[in-house]
Amino acid sequence: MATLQQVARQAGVSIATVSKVLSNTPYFTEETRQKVMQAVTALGYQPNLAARALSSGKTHIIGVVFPYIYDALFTDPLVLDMLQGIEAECYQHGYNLLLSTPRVQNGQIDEGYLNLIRSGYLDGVIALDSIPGTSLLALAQERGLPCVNIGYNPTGVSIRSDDEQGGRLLMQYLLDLGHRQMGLIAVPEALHFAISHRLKGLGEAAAELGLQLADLPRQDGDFSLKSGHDCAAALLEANPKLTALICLIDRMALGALQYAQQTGRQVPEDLSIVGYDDIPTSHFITPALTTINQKAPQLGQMAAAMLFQLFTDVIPDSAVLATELVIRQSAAPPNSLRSVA
Amino acid sequence: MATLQQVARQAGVSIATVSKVLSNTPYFTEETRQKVMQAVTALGYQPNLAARALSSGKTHIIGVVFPYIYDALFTDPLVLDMLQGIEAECYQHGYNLLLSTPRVQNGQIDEGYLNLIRSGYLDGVIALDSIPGTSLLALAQERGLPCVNIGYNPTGVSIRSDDEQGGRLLMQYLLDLGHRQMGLIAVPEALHFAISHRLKGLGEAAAELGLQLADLPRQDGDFSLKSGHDCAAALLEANPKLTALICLIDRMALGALQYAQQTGRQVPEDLSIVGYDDIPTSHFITPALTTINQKAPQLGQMAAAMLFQLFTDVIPDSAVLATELVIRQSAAPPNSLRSVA
DNA sequence: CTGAAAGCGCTTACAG
DNA sequence: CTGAAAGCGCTTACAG
Repeated sequence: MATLQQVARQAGVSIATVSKVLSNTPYFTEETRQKVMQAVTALGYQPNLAARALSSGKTHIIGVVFPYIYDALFTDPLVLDMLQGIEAECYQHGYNLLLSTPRVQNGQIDEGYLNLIRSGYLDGVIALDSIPGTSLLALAQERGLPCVNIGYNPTGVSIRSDDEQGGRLLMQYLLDLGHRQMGLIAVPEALHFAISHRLKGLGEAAAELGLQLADLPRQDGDFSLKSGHDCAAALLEANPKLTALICLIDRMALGALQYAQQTGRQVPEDLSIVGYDDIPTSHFITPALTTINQKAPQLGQMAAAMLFQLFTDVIPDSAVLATELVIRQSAAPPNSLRSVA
Repeated sequence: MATLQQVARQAGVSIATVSKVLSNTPYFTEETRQKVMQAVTALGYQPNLAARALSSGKTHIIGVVFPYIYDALFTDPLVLDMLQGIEAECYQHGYNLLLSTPRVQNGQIDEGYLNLIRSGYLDGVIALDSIPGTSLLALAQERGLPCVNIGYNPTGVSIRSDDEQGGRLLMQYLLDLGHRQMGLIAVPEALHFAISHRLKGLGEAAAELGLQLADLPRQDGDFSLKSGHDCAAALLEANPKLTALICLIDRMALGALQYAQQTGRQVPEDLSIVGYDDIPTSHFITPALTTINQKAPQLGQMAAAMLFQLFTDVIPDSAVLATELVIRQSAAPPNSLRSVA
C-alpha cells in the first residue's frame, strides 16, 4: 500500500534517497538512513515488485519447468523431491519459484509456456528437459535468459543423474547374482533421454561378461504400473525361463511384481525384479524393491545453485550426479544356482 | 524484446490502439485489427508482464502456499495431488502459479512470505491453512487480496475435506467389524485442525454405540513413520488386548504395521490397522491398508475454481468435500469374533 | 552525501 | 473508431 513517495515524504528526503538506502548503496549519513528506516517501518512499506521489476529488469522469480508428458508429472514422487531441493535453494536466496508445467505434444510446446518465457517475468529458469527432439529451454537460451537444465538436452548449463552408471550398477548386481536370462522392461527411448542412457549402462556391464543387451527380450510400456504388469506378462509368457526382470522405472517394476505374484511366482526365489528411481513405495512393498536411487533432491538443489551462479556471471560446469544401488529384497540368485549350492 | 511502441510504429497506429486491440476492446475496424495483428506476429511481440502488472494492477500470478511444518510438506504425496488440481485449473485460466512454502515456527510466520503478500505480486492466494493459532491468510485478507483457504482457519472463503465424516466412517467400519478394544494413533491437535475433526468424527460414531472415545488409549506422534511405529509399540505394550489400531495419518499407520509385523502379529488376523489419507504406498503395502481417501486433487481444483470466482466478484460458498472409505486388507473382525463364528 | 528527472512498457480515462 | 497523455512505482545515471 505504502509507496516510495510516501516514505520519502515521511522521512523528509527524496524518493531517490529512499530507494538507495533500501538497496544498500553505500555512503549515507547514519542520520538519513535512520530517518528512512523509521519511515519504512512506520508505514510498513514493502516495495512493489512489479514496479521494481519494470525498472530494474529483475523480477526475482525463477521458473521451474516440468513438462507434462503422459500425466507422469504429478504422479512421480521424484518431481516432489526435486522441487524440494530447488525450493530450499531459492528460499535461501530470497527468490520466488514459479511452477510451470507446459504440455508437450508431438514436439509442439505449449504456447502459454512460450509466452511466459517471452514475458520478461522470469529471471531464470530450471527445467526438466529430457525429451528428445524438443527442448524446453531453447527459447529461453535464445533470449539470453539464464537457464539450467536437469537432463540431457544440450541447452546451456546442465546437471543430470548418471543414468549410465545407474544402469551399469543394476546390471552388474544381477550378473553377480548369477542371472543370465533377463528380461527388460522400459519405455520407448524417444520419450526420455534417460532411458537410452540407462540402457547403455546396462549394455556396458553386460558386455563385460560377453553378453549382448540386444539379445535380451524387451518390452516397452508407458511409465504406468499397469504397463509394467502387461510387459511382465508378455515377457514371461514368451520367455518362461527368465530368472530376472529389469525395470527401468519403479512404477513399472511394481506392476511387474504384481503380475509375478498373481501368477504364483515367489519373488525373489522364482524371479528377481529390480527397479529404477527408488520411489517411497519401493521401500514398503513386499518384497522391498532393489532399485537405483538418483538423489533427486540434490539434483534440484544443485540445479538451483548453478542458476544462482549464473546470476553472478560465473558459468558453472555441467555436472553429473552418481546414483546409488539400493539393495533390498526383490532380487536373489536364480533358482538354478541355489539348488546347486 | 519487441515493445508496444515498435508494434505501433510497424502497424502505423498509436500504442493505445495496439493495446486496445490486444485486450479485445470492441469497436475496431477490421482493417486496423489486421494491421495490428500482422505487426504483432511479425515482431513476435509478447507483452511485458511486469509493465502490464504495474499499470493494470494485475499480475496473473496466484500464490499457492503450503506451510513448511515438520518437513512434512515435501514428503506428503497429498501436496502433489492438490498441486495437480490447482495447476489444472490455473492452466485453463491462463494463470501462473507461484509456489510458496513459508516456514512457521512458534506461531511466527516467515518474513519472506509476508513480504511476498505485501509485494503486490499476487492476484490471489490459495493456502493450506490449518495450523491452529496462526493464519497464513490473515495478512492477505486484511489487504484485500482474494484468497481461498484449504483448511479450517476462519479466513475468507474456504474449502476442506470433511474430516469429521471421515473419522465417522473409519470408526463405524471398525465397530461394524466388531472391534471394541481400539487404540488411537494421532498427532497433537495443536498441529493441525484436521486432527481434531477426525477425532470428533471418531467420537460421534463411537458414541452411537455408547462408547467414549476418551476411554480409548491414545498415543501421539509427529507424522513420521517412525513415530507411528513407536506409538504402536507403546499402545500395544500397555494394552495387550487391543484388537485394532486407528491411525489418523497413513504414514504413521505404515509404521504401526511395521511394528506389528516385527512383533510377529498377523494383520489383520491378530490386529486390525486402519489409516487416513490413502497415500500411494497404502495401496501397495501388504496387507494393503484400509484408509480414508480425501480427494486431494479435487480439493485443489475446487480451491482454484473458487479463487477464479472471487476474481469475478462472486463470492462462492465455502465447501466441504466428503471423503471415501477405501476398504482393503488391513482390517478384519477381531479374533474373538472369528473363533465364535 | 542527496536530489531532479528520465525511463522501464504498459493501461486507461478523456477527447476528438 | 482512434490517439495524446497521464500514471502505475520503482531504479539509475547524472548533477550538484
